[in-house]
This record gives sequence, C-alpha cells and structure tokens, in this order.
Amino acid sequence: MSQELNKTYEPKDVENRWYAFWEEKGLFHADENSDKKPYAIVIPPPNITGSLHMGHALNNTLQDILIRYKRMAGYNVLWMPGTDHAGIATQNVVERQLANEGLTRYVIGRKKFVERVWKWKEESGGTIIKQLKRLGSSCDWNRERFTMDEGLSYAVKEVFVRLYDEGLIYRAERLINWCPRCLTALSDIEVEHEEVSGKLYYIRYHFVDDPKIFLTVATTRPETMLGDTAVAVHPEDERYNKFIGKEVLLPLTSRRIPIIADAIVDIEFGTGAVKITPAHDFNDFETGIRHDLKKINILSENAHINPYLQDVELEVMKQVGDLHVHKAREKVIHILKKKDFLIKAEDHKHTIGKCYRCKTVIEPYLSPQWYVKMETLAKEAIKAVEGDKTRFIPRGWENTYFEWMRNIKDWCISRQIWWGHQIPAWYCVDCNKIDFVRETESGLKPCHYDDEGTVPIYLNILKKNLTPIVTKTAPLKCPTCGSSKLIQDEDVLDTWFSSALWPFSTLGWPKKTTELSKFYPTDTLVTGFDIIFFWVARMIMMGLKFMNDVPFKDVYIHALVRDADGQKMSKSRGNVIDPLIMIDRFGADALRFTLSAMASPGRDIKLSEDRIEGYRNFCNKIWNASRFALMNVKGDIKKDIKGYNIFDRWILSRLNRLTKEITASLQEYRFDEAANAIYQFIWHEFCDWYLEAAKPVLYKKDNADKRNITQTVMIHSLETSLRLLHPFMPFITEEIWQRLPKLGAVSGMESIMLAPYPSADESLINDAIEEEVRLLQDVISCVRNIRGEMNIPPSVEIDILLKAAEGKRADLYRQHSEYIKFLAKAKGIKIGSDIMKPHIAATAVLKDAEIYIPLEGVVNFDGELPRLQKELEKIKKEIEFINKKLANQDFINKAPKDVVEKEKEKYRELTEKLNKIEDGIKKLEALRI
RNA sequence: GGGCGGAUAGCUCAGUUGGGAGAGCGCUGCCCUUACAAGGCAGAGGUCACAGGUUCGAUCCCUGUUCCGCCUACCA
Repeated sequence: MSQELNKTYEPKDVENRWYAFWEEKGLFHADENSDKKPYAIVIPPPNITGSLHMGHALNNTLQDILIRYKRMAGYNVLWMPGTDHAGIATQNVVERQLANEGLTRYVIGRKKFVERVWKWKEESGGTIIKQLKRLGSSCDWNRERFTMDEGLSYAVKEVFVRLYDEGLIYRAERLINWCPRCLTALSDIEVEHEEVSGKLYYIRYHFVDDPKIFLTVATTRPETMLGDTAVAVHPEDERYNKFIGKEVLLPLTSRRIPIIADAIVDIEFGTGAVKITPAHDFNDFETGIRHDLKKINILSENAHINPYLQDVELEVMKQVGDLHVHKAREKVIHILKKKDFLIKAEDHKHTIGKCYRCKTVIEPYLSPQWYVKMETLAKEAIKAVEGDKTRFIPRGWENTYFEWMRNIKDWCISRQIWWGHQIPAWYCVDCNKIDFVRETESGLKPCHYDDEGTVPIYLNILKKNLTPIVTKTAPLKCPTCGSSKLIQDEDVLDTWFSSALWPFSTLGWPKKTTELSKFYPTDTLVTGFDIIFFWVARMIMMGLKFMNDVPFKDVYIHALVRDADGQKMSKSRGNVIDPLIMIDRFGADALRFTLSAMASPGRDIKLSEDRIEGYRNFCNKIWNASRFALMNVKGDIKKDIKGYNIFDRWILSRLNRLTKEITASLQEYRFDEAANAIYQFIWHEFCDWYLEAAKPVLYKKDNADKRNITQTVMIHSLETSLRLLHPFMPFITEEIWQRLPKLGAVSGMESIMLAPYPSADESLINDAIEEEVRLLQDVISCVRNIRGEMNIPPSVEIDILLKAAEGKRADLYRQHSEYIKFLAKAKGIKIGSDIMKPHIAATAVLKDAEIYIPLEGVVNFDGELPRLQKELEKIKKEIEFINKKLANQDFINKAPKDVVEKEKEKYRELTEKLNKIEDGIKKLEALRI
C-alpha cells in the first residue's frame, strides 16, 4: 500500500476514512467475556443539549489517550460512552422552541411536552456524540447509554426507593435556593456566588410602647422587611440587651415584632441589630426555628411581591404588590425615605447567588422538597479516599473533596420541572385531603389556574404535609384507605441524581451483569475540578452504598481550558475557540496533541491558535519524514540484522529510552511529559539527526548491506514511534502505519490500534554510544556555528581541520569522518594531533579537540576576532563563577566529593579552553599588525 | 473571613533526593541543500516576584510581603 504520499498532510479525508474503518471493524468494542485484564473508564456524560467545547475536547482527548494506550498494552478496554438528559438545560431549549410557536409547556401539558423533548433528543441530541467521534474518541459506541434510558431510569427508581426505605431520603419544608426564572429549586452547589457592590440600608424600627425611641437595623435587602418577624440583638450587647423581649412596630405595617437575643448577631457589624426574615434568608430561617418565629412568605414563585399580605399598609401594598422583588426594593426604599424611616445608605460589598444554568438571581424560598441525608453516605466516601481506595491525581484535590464532604449538607434532589426522572412517590387524594385536583388525559393532576382561568399552573404548595407512597411501580390503590385517587409527585429528580449512578447503572445495575462484575470498579475517571462536588463525590457515595465498592480507583482531575489571555472561555465574552473549527483547520491530531502537551497538572490551559498550528506543523513533519522513509525503502527490508552503524545504535538507544520515559509518564498521568518527549524525539532526534545521518548511507549505491541495515532501523524507529504516538495522534499514525512495511510482532495486523504498545528493550539503551554521538554532534554544531557566524553560505564548501589527541578520541572522529563531512557540509576533513592552525582560519575549541576552518580565499575574515572575543567573555564569566565556588573552603570540605570533583573538572576544561581562545586572539591580533 | 494554586526568556509554560536555568511559540541572520519554507542551519534574549532565614551552596526547603487567579463561607 506504499504509494507516493502527498507533500503535505491532509487530515480531513484521512480522519473520516480511518474512523469509519475502526468502527466498522468493531475495534472499539470491549468483550465482556474476554480473559484479558480489564481496564474501564466511564465517560463524563455530556449534556444532550451540548456541543463540543474545548473542555470536552481536553477531557475526551485525555481519556482516549489512556484508553488507546491501555488497549494497545493488551488490556480488555471498555470506554463506556453516553449522554446526560440535563434536565433544566434541555427543558429550557424546548421551552424556547415552544415560545417561538407562541406556546408554553402549560398549554400543551406535561405529557405532550415530554414527548416533544424526546423528539428533540432524537433529532438533535446526537450532535455531541458525532463531535466526539470527530475528535477520534474510541468509545464503545455499541454500549452508548442515556440517563433517561429505560435501564438507567429503573436504576434511579431502585435507588430512590431503597434510600427512602432506609430513611436516607425524606421530604421537608425548608428554605431552598429557588430560581424564579427556571421555577425550580436548586441544590446548594447549583448556586454561583458573585460579589456585587450594593448598599447597606439603615432603617428605624420604633418601639411599640414608646414610639419616640427606636432601634436601627441594617440590611442589604430592605424589601424583605415585609416578611420580618423579629429583630435580633446579641445577648451580651449592652446597648440593646435591656430591650430584649420588648416589641417594635414594623414600619409600613401594623405588625408588632419581638426583639430577641441570639448569639448569631455580630455586635461589630452594622448597628448590631438585625431584622429577621425567616422565610427569605437562610440565617434567619435557622434563627426563626430557634425562637419559634412565624415564617411569612412575601414572594410568589416568580419572585414578585405577594399582593395580599394582610398586615401591610394598603397604600404600600398598592405600590409594591405584584412587583418583581428588585423593583420592589427601589419602591420600598423610596417609601421608607418619604416616611422618614430610612436613616442612611452606605456602599457595601456583598455576595448574591445566581442560578448556574440561567444566571438569574436566586431567592431563598420556603417550600417542601425531597432531600437525601448525606452524613452517613459521606462518612464512607471520606474513608474510601483516606484509605486510598480512590486516589485523586493531582493529590491536592483530595483536600477540596474532604473539605466539602466533612461539611456536607443534605442534598435537595427535587426539581419543579418536567424533563427528568419523575419522583416515584404518590399521594392519596383522599387521605391527604388534596384540593384542586383535576382530571387530565394522563390522570389526576394537582393544579390551579392562571388569572383567566384557562392555563393550569403547577403549584408546589400542594405538596405540604403530604404522606407519600414510595414505590417503583405506580400503586393502584392507597394502602391506607384503598382509594384509587392517587396522584404522582409532580417533581423530577436533580439530573445529578442519575449521574451519580452512572458507573454502575451503565453496566446494567441492578441486574447482576457480566459487565458489572468485569468492569466495576472502573479504573480511572477523567474530569474537571468543577464537578468534584456535583458528580465525583456523589458517585463515590452511591457506588459505596449500592455496589459496596468505590466506582473508580483513580480520579484524574484536569485543568480548565482558557483563552490565550487566561479568560474563561464563554459565549458572552466571545472568546471561545471552537474545537470543531480547529479540527477543520488543523486536524484532530494537532488539536489533541496541543491539549495533551499543555495538560500539565494543576495549571489551567491557556490555549492559543498558534500553538495548535505549531503542532499541525509537527504532523506535517511526521508526514514528510515518513514520506522520506518510504521513498528510500524499495523492496523488502531485512530483519534481524547485525552490524548497525553508530547512528543506528544511537537512535535505537534513544528510542528505547524514550519508550521507557513515555510509559512511565503515562503511568503517572503526565500527558504533557509524554507528549513533549515524543515531540522532541521525532523532530529533533529522528528527523534532525538520524534521517540526516542516514542520507549518506541511503544515497550510496555501493554498499547494499549497510543501506539495508539503515533502512531497517529507520523503518523500525519510525514504526515504533508511530505506535508510541498513536494514543495522542490516532489518525496520522494509522494512515502512515498502514503504508509502512511491518517488522516482527506487528506484521499482518490490520490496524495500529491492535498493535502492541512498545515496551523498552533495556539492552539497547547505550550510554556510551549516546556520548559518542554527542561528541560528533558537538563537532558538527561547532562547524555550523562558524558557518553561521562568519556568514559562510552553504554553497561555499569548506575544509575541516580537527586537532585531537591520538587514541580513542581521534579514532572516533576519524572513523565517522564521513558523517561529519556530510552533516557539516565540508568537502574535506583532516584529523590528527599534529594539525597546525592555518593563519587565516576560524577556530572553535571543544573538550579535547580544536576545530580550524581555513578561510583563506573563502570569505571575509574580519568577523573572526569579534567572534572569538565574544566567546572569551562568555567563558571568563563561567570561570569566575566556578572560581568563587572553589575558593570557598566550606564548599571544598562540606559539599559531596563528586560535586567538588565535577566543579574542578569543569574548571580545568574551561581554563584550557580559555587559554586556547586567548592564544587564537593573540595570533589574530599579531596578524593584523 | 477561611482555604488552595500561581509569579522562571517578549508570550505560554516545563523544571524534586538543593549543585548545568530549559522547551515551544515569537524575534534576528543566512539558506528554495532532491522528506518537509507548515522547512533547514545558526543566533539574541532571564537578579527564576520582593525581603529575610536554613545551608558550603536556594528557582527548589522555611517565614513574611506584594500582586494575580480559583474555590469556599450565614457579617445582615
């Protein structure tokens, strides 16, 4: 198959062709009955609404590297793919569609709405999967799962019921984070905190028994005063504790509220007197419980002021009733000012919470919700990480994990949306005396109607104080009263609830499947730190609870991808680099390689297009090196040949050393180290030196044996490099590999994916050869340097005079003089201890050798003196530095012997070099006169 | 408020038993040398944030400071 290659690498066609080939041949498929050692990763399921961004690209590149590496290394590899139903996000998408048609989900009803979401999923939900394929991800697509699959949904119900039966799931009315736009509760971690500069308002609350005097409270949210039910002061605050038990009259209302004592109050802050609004502030809610205060909910679900607050002045109500809470704030301030209750307003920085999905300001909101009790689950999960059953890489993230787990709060899992796993709980209409039930096609529904009385609106208040019947399948009759009027809880579960089960639900749990026993616990989870709480921690808890084992052994936490300026990429900032555009432009391999080379632990990736372009060039370099190799290998190459030349032995040594390093790096998840090592090897060792050194051998017609050996080593090195590189750059490696003649173990294999990952042959690692080649390279580099500095164009041929002591050194140079000549582009070379320096010559001083390039009649000679002087200055500085060290008696006495010896040796070398250069300068100066 | 991470070449970053300051990109000079101009060869460029300490010796270990990120928290 080794036809001519194009002059440049064209990724597009190559990528499509090979991906289709791999899929068709089933090379991604894991065999659950295989006897090979298993290695499994579950993909962090992307949202079905998503499209591939750089975070995905990084995440999946790293997983694919591990997966392809392990697969080649002989493991039975499973990469379990799938997508997440993304409750709120997906519901938003479909609701937007409806809005464009002038509809709302309430108009079409729950059943039709959910059907519509499914339809949308079928049509558009596969986008990201296609995009993952373009990246080269070698997932076992036959096993692709979706969190709303029948199987996974069953697992969700199973878990819910079992946790409920054990008392680990419960319902309660509490303050929750409420998104007034999504109209649903959120868990604590779904709220993003943001610092804003606001104001701190000082408001007068007059005493009931003596209206002439007052307390001043300070608040950032004056509008919530309509829900105040107390004022708190610190019990030890001498300014106020005499007032404890008295009452103040809440401004703008006829409400009398008590002054209470609570240690939560910070004497230093504000005035030391705090208004307490138990229904609208988390602290106040707790305080309210401690003091048995009334909870007055002043807001509707969409964060408008309830217009029917009984004891608020009618005039005030008229102005703020039905107003959005933020507008109401302005109004309340205005009224307070007018009525002289407002003392002052100070600038004040504080934090507000926003919905992580839609960035709307969240409201603490009183409502009944479902919770998971976390304490016992967390305890086990902490132990598992403490005991290293699951290990975070880098380790530092374990602290983050512990910090959260040790202060964990119960998890609010119910969401007031329609797309998701509906909670498997039913309520008996009769037992619970539920009003407002209406018949619909899908059964009984709790509801009320909008103002026009036509649109049914979901009303979560209905759920207060109900007794649920929790079961996997819909009950026909109430077990208590036998009534058949049962309604299912309207809420669905937090999407993360089903994600938490992902490592075992995807493998068939609760059925005892072969897959489960083979691949659970999985080996590695690759994810970003931003979902350690959302996902990783919860998977560990659920895995331990239902599988009695951790879901994965290693958690590799990778960085965030930012733009070149370090900004988080976001659509609103307009700084997103689209991975698909990058793939189109530079190829998937270049993108993958960029991401892996930059994935150093514990640091964010600042991605720039230049960098990707640079690695596209690397692809091209590989391509052309392969082109060269193929052009120079005609017919069969021999196997098992002895008689390697020095560069053959050198490249084999370097190659095996590289293999060792890469394997070690991959073992430690150092993708950057591995990528950089192979880049360095292929470009700067294989291409720059080995191929160049191979040219004289390959071009010479007269020695077929030598040529054949070099051809063999060349192909072997290239082929092995490709296998080393394959996990990083799957496409180009396959394309080239397919065209190469195969040697040994890899002959006859149908894909590089199936070829074994190289393992180092230690016997070929040869320090002596590497040192010898380094000496040759030094000579060559020196000559090239003279060429460069003296401006001798390549077209001008030069001679090399190499003065070296007779013996090993001179022999080495003499033996390989052809290489030196070729690589330094010299027409002649003389080597010996008795070489005399010509008068007009450039010189370079090496360890144990001197180089003279005669320049008479070659080039203008004026440049030589300044060149040598520059060199001299450099050496003088170095000597000075070492001198200081060696003059220090403490250094001589206390430093390790070998270090001292090394310094002394260096000193000797440098001094010698210095003398020779000084000598050269003297001669030059003499010549000038 | 608490915690974590970072500060090394113009840019982005590597750099662990503490002893040589490095890479890629960019820049400069020369070169279309029959694999590659998406290339070759050569070169310039750094008080390793600042101040102390430990040590014969500190980019590295310790303390403090400044600046920048991020996470977290009930000062209303």
